[in-house]
Amino acid sequence: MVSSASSRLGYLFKHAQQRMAQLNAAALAPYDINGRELAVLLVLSDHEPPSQQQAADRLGVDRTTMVALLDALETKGLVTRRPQAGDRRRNVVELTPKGQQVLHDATAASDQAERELTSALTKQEARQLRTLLQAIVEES
Amino acid sequence: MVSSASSRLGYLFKHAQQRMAQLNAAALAPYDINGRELAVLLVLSDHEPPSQQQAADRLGVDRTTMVALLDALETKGLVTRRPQAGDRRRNVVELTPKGQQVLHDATAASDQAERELTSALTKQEARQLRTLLQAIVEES
DNA sequence: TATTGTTATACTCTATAACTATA
DNA sequence: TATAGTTATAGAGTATAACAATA
Repeated sequence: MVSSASSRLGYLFKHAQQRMAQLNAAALAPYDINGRELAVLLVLSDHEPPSQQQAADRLGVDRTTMVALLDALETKGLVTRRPQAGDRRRNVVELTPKGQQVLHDATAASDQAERELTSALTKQEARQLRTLLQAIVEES
Repeated sequence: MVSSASSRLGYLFKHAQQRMAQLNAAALAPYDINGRELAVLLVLSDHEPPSQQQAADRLGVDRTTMVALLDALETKGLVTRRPQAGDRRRNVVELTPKGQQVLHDATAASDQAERELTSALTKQEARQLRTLLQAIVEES
């Protein structure tokens, strides 16, 4: 049915992601973070301040991967770690005021990068692309 | 505007690709190839047999990456390399009969994996997803 | 001089296993 | 015993630099 490499979903997802990463890198450079780090900041701001493990689960990465991500963000002064009151095995991770500011500004910059990526689409098409992707991803 | 990590395009592309890779791995296991190798076979069958560099360009990878990919496919007896008649710096890469058979069968298996990935979508939605992704990727 | 394929090397992202401190 | 965070390590996947053969 589908007979060219460039129309396979695997190829399309991969190259779309690479292009998004490039645009994000350019847009986020002024804030000294990358797209993955912005995703971490977003996870930390989503609901209650999560433990490292909860943050890792929400992002779909291993807890050992989260350690290095948070090390970098902590060094930059964007997040803090402190033992949870009731269970001192856990670290509660929170955004610093600077982290909240960077999150706000960087999200706006990344929104612009997303608009660049979808500049060949109408607004409605861009919305539907996001909706269709969410339907695929949330199922797993 | 968009305020959760799981609704960012970067996150969605990445996780969609990971899920596609998982489904492809399961579907292609009987043919002893992975999704990347299937993409190479597809590129080789697209038009005229290309040189390694042309194949790499079409797939969007470096020529040094293509060397290892073709080494594996050649070991499995799916492709052959021979110097091009007019320019012996180049290797013409072609599918063997076995490579053509594997391409045919593996493509059918991967088509099924793609249908699994998009099982939450209508056929029309799945078609549009592919169309929208192509619009984004082909632009780069 | 420039290009193609190759090799050596290094870098990024990621996960597994083992350690520690806490529970 | 089990869990959260950490560290060491290893495996993909990838690109850059340097080399040989050819143009």
